Amino acid sequence: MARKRFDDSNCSVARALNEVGDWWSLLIVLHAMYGTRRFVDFQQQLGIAKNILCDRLSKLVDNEVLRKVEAGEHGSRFEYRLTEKGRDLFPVVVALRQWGDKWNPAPDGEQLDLRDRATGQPIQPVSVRNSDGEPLTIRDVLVADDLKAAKNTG
Amino acid sequence: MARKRFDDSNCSVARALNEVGDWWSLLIVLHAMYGTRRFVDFQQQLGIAKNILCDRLSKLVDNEVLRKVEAGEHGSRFEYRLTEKGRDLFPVVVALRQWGDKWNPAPDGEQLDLRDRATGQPIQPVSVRNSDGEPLTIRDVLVADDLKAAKNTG
DNA sequence: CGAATAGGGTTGCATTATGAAACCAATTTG
DNA sequence: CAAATTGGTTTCATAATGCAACCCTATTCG
Repeated sequence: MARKRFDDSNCSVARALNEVGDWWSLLIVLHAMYGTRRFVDFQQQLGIAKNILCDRLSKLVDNEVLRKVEAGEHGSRFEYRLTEKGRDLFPVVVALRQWGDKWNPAPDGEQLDLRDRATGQPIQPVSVRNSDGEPLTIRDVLVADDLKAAKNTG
Repeated sequence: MARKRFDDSNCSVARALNEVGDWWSLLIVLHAMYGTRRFVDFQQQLGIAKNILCDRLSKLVDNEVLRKVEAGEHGSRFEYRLTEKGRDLFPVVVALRQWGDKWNPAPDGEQLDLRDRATGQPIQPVSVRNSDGEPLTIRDVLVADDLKAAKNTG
């Protein structure tokens, strides 16, 4: 039957996955972050079917992750550019990429090489930090959100 | 035709999405982080079909994100627990959750409430940082990885 | 100008994944 | 022992995916 949707889930991770949680959407966002803007370039770089790319781009536009901008003088040529909401996925993409590099390194050992434009130095691993800036593991935090509350009270 | 796979992609994000990039896997990891360990609990909390849950759990075990542990005395009762690789997805999940809370807040305004167990203080937003610990936006970094190299030299 | 090409998109169709429910075997619980 | 739990497989209808083939509108090339 229908793939389950999470539009009205009370879990924000589920709602987030509803927008960028399929195979292609996050890769499209990734390539947009690398500078890709044109339909044809997305298609060639990702090796994605055109109808699926159409579908994903329009959904990303609907969800305000991308916006569609006329690029040609007379219309009929467009660019898809990240919105602030889309750019805000930067930590997600970088964290996922670092995880992939760490646990599923490429055969050739190719790693993420993101550098501070100002200093040329590599960036740090993305981590969860407390209010003092100290890195925290999952064991160092407590969850006091709706899910936990539901489990305790229900 | 077949859903496209990225096992041997030279992009680590694609390889990462191959392991946790479907609708359910990351939600399973999320609930595992909240403490869920049993098949039935995952099923009830996620509202997932049993066959799909079987499939996802075994794939996550194959990919060493979870490990399957005998919980009953005589077998036939199991727990699925996060490995170090699985726990290492913590920043990804938290970043995604914060993004969801920021841009698609729940109708009731429910937010992520993760706190430092030691101090009780809320955690910081996950961000990308340079070697000095300063937060960086996507405009502050340069990408010097394989994809960019391929675009420059190709 | 006319033809070819490129960009963006839609349509058909075969293949695959998904979800609900039924069914199963082993193990607890009462 | 009977009934319920747990973890899992099977069956089947439906939805999503990928490929190829078209379509339409510019733009470029001869």
